[in-house]
Amino acid sequence: MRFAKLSILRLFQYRDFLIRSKSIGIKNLFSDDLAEAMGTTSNQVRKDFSLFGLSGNKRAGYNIDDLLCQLNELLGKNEKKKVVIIGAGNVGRALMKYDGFFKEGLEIAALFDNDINNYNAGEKPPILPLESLYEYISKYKIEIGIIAVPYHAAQQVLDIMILAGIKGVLNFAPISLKAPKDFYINDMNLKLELESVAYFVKALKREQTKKS
Amino acid sequence: MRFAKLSILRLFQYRDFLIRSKSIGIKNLFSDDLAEAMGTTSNQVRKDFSLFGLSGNKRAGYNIDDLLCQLNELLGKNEKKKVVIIGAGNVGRALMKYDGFFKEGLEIAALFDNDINNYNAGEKPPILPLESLYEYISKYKIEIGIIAVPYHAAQQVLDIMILAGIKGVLNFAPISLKAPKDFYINDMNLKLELESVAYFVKALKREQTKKS
DNA sequence: AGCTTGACGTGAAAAGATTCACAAAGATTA
DNA sequence: TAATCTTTGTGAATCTTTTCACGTCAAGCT
Repeated sequence: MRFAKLSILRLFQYRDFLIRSKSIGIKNLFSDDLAEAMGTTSNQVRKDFSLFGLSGNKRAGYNIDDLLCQLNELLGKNEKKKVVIIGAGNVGRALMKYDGFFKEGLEIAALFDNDINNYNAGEKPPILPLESLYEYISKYKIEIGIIAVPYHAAQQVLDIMILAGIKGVLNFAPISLKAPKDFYINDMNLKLELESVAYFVKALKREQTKKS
Repeated sequence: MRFAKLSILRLFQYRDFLIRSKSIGIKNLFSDDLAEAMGTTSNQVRKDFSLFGLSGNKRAGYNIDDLLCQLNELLGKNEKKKVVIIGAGNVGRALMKYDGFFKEGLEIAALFDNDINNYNAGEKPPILPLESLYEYISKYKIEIGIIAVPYHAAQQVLDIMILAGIKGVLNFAPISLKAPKDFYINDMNLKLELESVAYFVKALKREQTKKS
């Protein structure tokens, strides 16, 4: 299955919501409930499930434990994934401390920076010199990375990562990076995202004045 | 125009690239060059332009100054947009210091937090008590906000923002927020994005072993 | 047990985004 | 100034995602 990318992203979100629901004692949910919580429609929820063979009960909706099992199977769960962050500036440090990552399956193994003042080998996730990046990745067989360096350094850093065995990155540098076909890049362009909010707000306003 | 959302996002990126190119002395570009830099195709570049009536020169490609003019017209530029950030934790503070925002058209006016230890009214962007959020937004007619609070507080904060006159937010809380139709929400779910990298990496690997 | 109800599952239709293919047109050259 | 050459601009085709419509089936009721 080469498409349905957006469905997959939603599956992750369904899972988060199910975990939260379970933690407050809920046992069953309808597609309507999921839709309501996720800001989508029950049709889409069921379609997403259908695409990946996730099933519930025709009359009683979805049993949370059961559905979580199926989702974990599909999305992978039990493997703890180690992640490295390149760049110990604002963004890198914020991500290092970001609670959301810790919880399930993800672990920040180390940060890397080229500024000697940032080094800190003794901390929880250590901050190491950039020169040791290649060795570290190879040694610990890390496959996932986060790029949080200035844009002019990003491609260079990525090249090292690729060489060392990383297979996919979350990229915060506001630039389009070059990588082989079998490498996965997820771009997070913060400025772009904020600018686009401003744009669509303006667009909404235009639309409204047009209506009236 | 209610669609072509993805085209619009790319237009913002084209603009960034054009600005960078201009700053190193380049005067003209072909759609091929833009495509190469953005990791897309020249067809898509031209289609994006075509959808919004941006035009170049049939033989000589695009004049950067000229194209930038057209893009600025379309995307809005000269108005400096003030933005508030709610939440002065890791994410909020990182965004406060994030270089990318400063440059063009965006300005972090203030942060808001409910922890008295974080208050700091005298700094460049001041960190103010959450109670003053409503007043501040109304007073300065802020329209754009960034939500960087824990997920259980997010909806509550958003409700205040909506009431106070904010029209769109960039939301870092990992939850789907409820807002009126004429309000724009751009969700940035960091955990989701990182998890999805892990997923697609695994998927790529599966695909490769299948091939061989 | 049979009937009713209401939610699931899914093929088909619609909407939206990307790719393709090529006519049209400006710059350059002779 | 005419021919050539290269790149733009865009309708049509294709691909992906979302929405719709409805058959199916399990639970609950009588």
